[in-house]
Amino acid sequence: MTPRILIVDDDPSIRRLLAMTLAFAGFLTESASTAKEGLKKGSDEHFHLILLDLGLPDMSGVKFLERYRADEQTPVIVVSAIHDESDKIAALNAGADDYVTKPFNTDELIARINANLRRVPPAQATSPILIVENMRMDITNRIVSIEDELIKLTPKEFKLLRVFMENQGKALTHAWLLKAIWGIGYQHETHYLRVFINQLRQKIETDPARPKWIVTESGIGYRFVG
Amino acid sequence: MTPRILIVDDDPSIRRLLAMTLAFAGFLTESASTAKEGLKKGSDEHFHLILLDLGLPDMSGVKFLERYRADEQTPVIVVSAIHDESDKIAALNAGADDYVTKPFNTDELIARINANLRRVPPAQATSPILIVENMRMDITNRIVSIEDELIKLTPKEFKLLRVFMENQGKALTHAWLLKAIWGIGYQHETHYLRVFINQLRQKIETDPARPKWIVTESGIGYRFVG
DNA sequence: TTCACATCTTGATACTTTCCTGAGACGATC
DNA sequence: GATCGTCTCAGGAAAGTATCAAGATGTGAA
Repeated sequence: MTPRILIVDDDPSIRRLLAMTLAFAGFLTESASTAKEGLKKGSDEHFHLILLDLGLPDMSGVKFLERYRADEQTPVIVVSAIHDESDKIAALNAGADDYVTKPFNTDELIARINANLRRVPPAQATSPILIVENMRMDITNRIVSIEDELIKLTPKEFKLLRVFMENQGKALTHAWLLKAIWGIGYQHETHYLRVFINQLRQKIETDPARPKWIVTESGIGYRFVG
Repeated sequence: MTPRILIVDDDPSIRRLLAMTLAFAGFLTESASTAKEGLKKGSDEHFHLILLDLGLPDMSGVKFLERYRADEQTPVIVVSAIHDESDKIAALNAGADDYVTKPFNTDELIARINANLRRVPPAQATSPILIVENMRMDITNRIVSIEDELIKLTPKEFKLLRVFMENQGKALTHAWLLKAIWGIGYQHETHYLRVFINQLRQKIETDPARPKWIVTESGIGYRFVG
């Protein structure tokens, strides 16, 4: 399985250089130009490793690592210019796994990436198509249909429905669902959930007021029944 | 349907190794020992994928790709020795879809071949004419028409529309589309895409402000619906 | 070569969708 | 009919998208 790497760097030319170098070395890459975007991508999708440039415009490397390390353990390699030494040390202390200084030697970078990848066991693969009665969800192509009719969902709605379909029959608590969709730190914002459950029901239930699929487990959470 | 793969490599022992490996993995193979022969076979017969060795005696990889990409869309995986870095980057920019460095791991090679085959739907890959409702695209002659009316498209617009028609119904991410049109290293330049989507819509949609064919999937990318 | 033309890139700005949040309605249970 | 948990609507902030137009780049003809 080919490792996926997330590049977080604000300089477009360096992003391209890194993307190409890593592509040559046999990795799949995604990139983000700001720390914020990097955090979002990092929590939305699975990556095997993150290349983080120090000196992003919107957030310090340390802050990024602190936020990121709150719920993920993907290895992070810091890339930094030779001057910001103290920043680099702080980043390592904040949980970076390794660092490379700019301008970097590509072979060395690749060697370090491989070394860090070896530390982490391979992730599990999820099945690409989920079917529950006449509802069908093709995850990779993002196609959700009921009776062959395409249902248009926003990213959050899609994520929510996916979690439901992957756990059909089980009662899922508010806290569990919130963590699955929004990540750690939102366990008590039950209201988000209500609103999105409502929206999902509007889109998939024949009679949203009397839901057939997403049933409420009062005091607990919700259950998706097939 | 068994995928057909064309191997272009001047080293006979590597040709044989590749042919055996691929045959064992269930592919049909043909081989060519020069770029010229490769181009000829590639245009005479249909292949689902091409394995191209960099450093052929009679033509650079870049030249091959430029000539080949002038009228074919078949995925090309570059195989190269670890040196000549700049040549490799040039090859990717010229439109290679992926690459593997020698010496390669055969399992990885097969995985990459399968991944790239997946990008182009087999049923339509064989047909030089794509039809979706009243829209018709003749790939070899680069002609697109709607209701028998000719639509004039620039090269990039054509490529974009083609990718859409070959993947109708699926939601295609920005990154995926950028890779398909611009190649590796442009995954983040979402703005290009917006401009070209807009231009395409102006040309093919009856009401470009309320697109019927190219629908946007906010936060994800675009979907071409037939 | 130089020019004219078409295409591609980039920037600025207007616009739309999605998401968050507050307020009130509803409906069970006691 | 009071209380608790849940549903629903709607306004506004933030994120994401569309569109226009000017600058760059490339290509073929004179």
